[in-house]
Amino acid sequence: MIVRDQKDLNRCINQVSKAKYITYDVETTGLNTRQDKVIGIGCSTSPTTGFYVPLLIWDGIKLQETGLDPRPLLQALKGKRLIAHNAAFDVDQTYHDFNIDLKDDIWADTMLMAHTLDENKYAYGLKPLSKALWGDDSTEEQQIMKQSIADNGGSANEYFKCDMEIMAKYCIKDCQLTFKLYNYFYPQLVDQDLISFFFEEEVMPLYTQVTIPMQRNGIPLDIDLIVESEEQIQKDINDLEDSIMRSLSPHLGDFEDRHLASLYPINDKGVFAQELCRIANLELPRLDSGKYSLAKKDLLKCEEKEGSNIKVLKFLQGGSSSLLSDSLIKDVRYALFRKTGERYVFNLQSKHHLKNLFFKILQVDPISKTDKGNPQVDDKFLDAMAERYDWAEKLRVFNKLNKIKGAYIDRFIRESEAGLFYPSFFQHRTISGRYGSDLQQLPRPYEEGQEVNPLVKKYTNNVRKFFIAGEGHKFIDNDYESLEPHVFAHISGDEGLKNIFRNGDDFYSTIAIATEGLTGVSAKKSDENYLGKINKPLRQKAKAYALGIPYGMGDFALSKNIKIPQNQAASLIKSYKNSYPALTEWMERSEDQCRRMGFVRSEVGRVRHMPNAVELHKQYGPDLIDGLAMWKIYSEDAVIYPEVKAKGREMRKYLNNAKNFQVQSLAASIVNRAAIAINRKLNELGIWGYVCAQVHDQLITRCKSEDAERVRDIVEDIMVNNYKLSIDLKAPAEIGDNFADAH
DNA sequence: CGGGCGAGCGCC
DNA sequence: AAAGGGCGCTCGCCCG
Repeated sequence: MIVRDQKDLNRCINQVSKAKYITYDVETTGLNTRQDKVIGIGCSTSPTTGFYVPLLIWDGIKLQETGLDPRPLLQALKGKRLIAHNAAFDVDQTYHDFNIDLKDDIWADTMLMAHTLDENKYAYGLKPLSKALWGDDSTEEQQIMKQSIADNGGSANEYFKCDMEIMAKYCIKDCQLTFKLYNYFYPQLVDQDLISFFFEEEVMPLYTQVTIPMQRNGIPLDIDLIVESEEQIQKDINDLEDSIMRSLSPHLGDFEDRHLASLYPINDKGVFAQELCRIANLELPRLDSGKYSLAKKDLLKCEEKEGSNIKVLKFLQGGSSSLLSDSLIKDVRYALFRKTGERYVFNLQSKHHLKNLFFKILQVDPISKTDKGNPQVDDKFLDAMAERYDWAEKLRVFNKLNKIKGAYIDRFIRESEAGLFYPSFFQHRTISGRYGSDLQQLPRPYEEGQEVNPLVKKYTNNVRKFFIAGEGHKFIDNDYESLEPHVFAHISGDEGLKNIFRNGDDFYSTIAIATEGLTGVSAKKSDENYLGKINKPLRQKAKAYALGIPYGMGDFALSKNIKIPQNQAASLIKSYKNSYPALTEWMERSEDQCRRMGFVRSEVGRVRHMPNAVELHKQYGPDLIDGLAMWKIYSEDAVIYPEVKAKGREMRKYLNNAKNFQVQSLAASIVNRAAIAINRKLNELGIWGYVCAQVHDQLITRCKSEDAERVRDIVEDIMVNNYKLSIDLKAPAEIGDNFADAH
């Protein structure tokens, strides 16, 4: 039903007051909760009922208030078990518009239910889900809304211009659908023993207590520093480009002419013709748009004028392009190019142009290929080219600076809102239960003494300084110390691996010593003969395989990674596995579980569903991942063989993921649960503060300056003690003013 | 002109 | 013969 007046609204308030579970959905003017407005609110107390409260209605000119006050309804929702799809959006917009926070009343998010039950990435939106589950087709619905928007003079996504009745109908439908999803998913969570994992221990508490606040609060930016960096880096990039192009120009041959020819083909209409008129100084009448009129009569009239370029005029009347001189064509093209504001025709950022340069003009042989099998120009390639060409080294720096500028400077200027950056933290975008976020790829600052170009270092090390705690505030920054190795040692059940941490030894050094049978070196950082000190490359080598091998890395990949012959890599793998027998057993157990059951669980119960693994195993047996065996059986059949190969890759992926998942997912849960506990503890103690960012094994908490030491101790204690492994975790804390200070 | 994709590179 | 896991953003470029 549509709420038409106060009496209707009172009835609805009465209805929700009696209900326990209510689905909630707001319709808004857009998707940015800071800038947009609620236009209506929908609720359902069952999959077949529901109401819509219109708040703003488009009258053809502007949004008119209906006069209905939603706040008594929102108050009635407090204390209820609210269910929503992508609830963060609905509660943030509600909070923004009405200052009533429903986040603690969110009982279930059906998007997260869907993800918990099927983490294999697909579209988790309401409509894609209902299509996948029940074949519901929403195209007609979309059509009707679009038509209504268009009828009311709106464009593409101006949903707020849709007829209120239509909006109401679909809002209620979405509420009902959300209810249906909840009823559909709940028993599945029960069946898979995921109820307490989902509702009590992790998914929903993380969502309401950590995810929603992190996204809603945003992080203060040092706008002055960002803007200053932008100006400086642009100048440095331009200088580099000038310098590179000075060296390069003599080599380019006719590349630029050919490229412009393809960009601006000869044409007697359009931009080419317009520019031609200008360059040839034709006295043609102008249209309202400022363009030259190319009407036949105007061209003919122009021919009669003294000094007119007859050849050009003939061309414009459909004559042959041979009427135009080469230099005139060139002038036109360069003039058009200059209008783009770009500095050089040869684009140093274009892979096409660079490939042309290296592989066609300079006749260099590629050293690697892309996944698609194309010759590759990447940083490694340019590094090799730097031995031959001085400009190639500059090009590497140019690339790095452009990356920093585009991804870490321009982006945060563009996306800042009133000095804040609102990061996204998605709980449904990874298989393992990590967050999917746009704030997890900030470049790590270079440390003192690391060999790197000074410009690259300068700008790289600036990026984390953009994110500031702000006046009167501090960040508490805790990184778990090698969390993944700790979790890995714990999960493998291998006492040898666990002892590394119990003894306080260095993980990679110990593994290097055990695997390679090294003598006369120590894995203790304090020792004179510490491996990391006296033979760093050997430790680095162990870094390449210590976790890679357990996750399924083969001899081929290892040999490539650390540049040793394949047979040596094979014996290294063998030796590693022999050194840690329980690890090897765990690897086999995990694969076996995957093949037999089609799923694995993390220690806290999160499920990795791989039902296809069972089918593949039934059909092809254990040899499916043995390329040689499959080749012997199927290579004769040109149709079947590629399919079998693809299935082999799929199976290998399952088997490797069965191992990696248990480690990565538990690590994620440890950090997630620490974050929940931190926010709860601070709340309980009445200390102002919250986790404002999570980067896989790192939590950044924001608090008042005067509480910094106290919060630091609380955070550290929770991170170390909140979830206990068979070995102790470490999470040393730093207090800082920005994201860079702690390192 | 917007969407999708490949390539590259940033992170754990 | 095929050969380690999980992500997100930007760019150029192609396509509809």
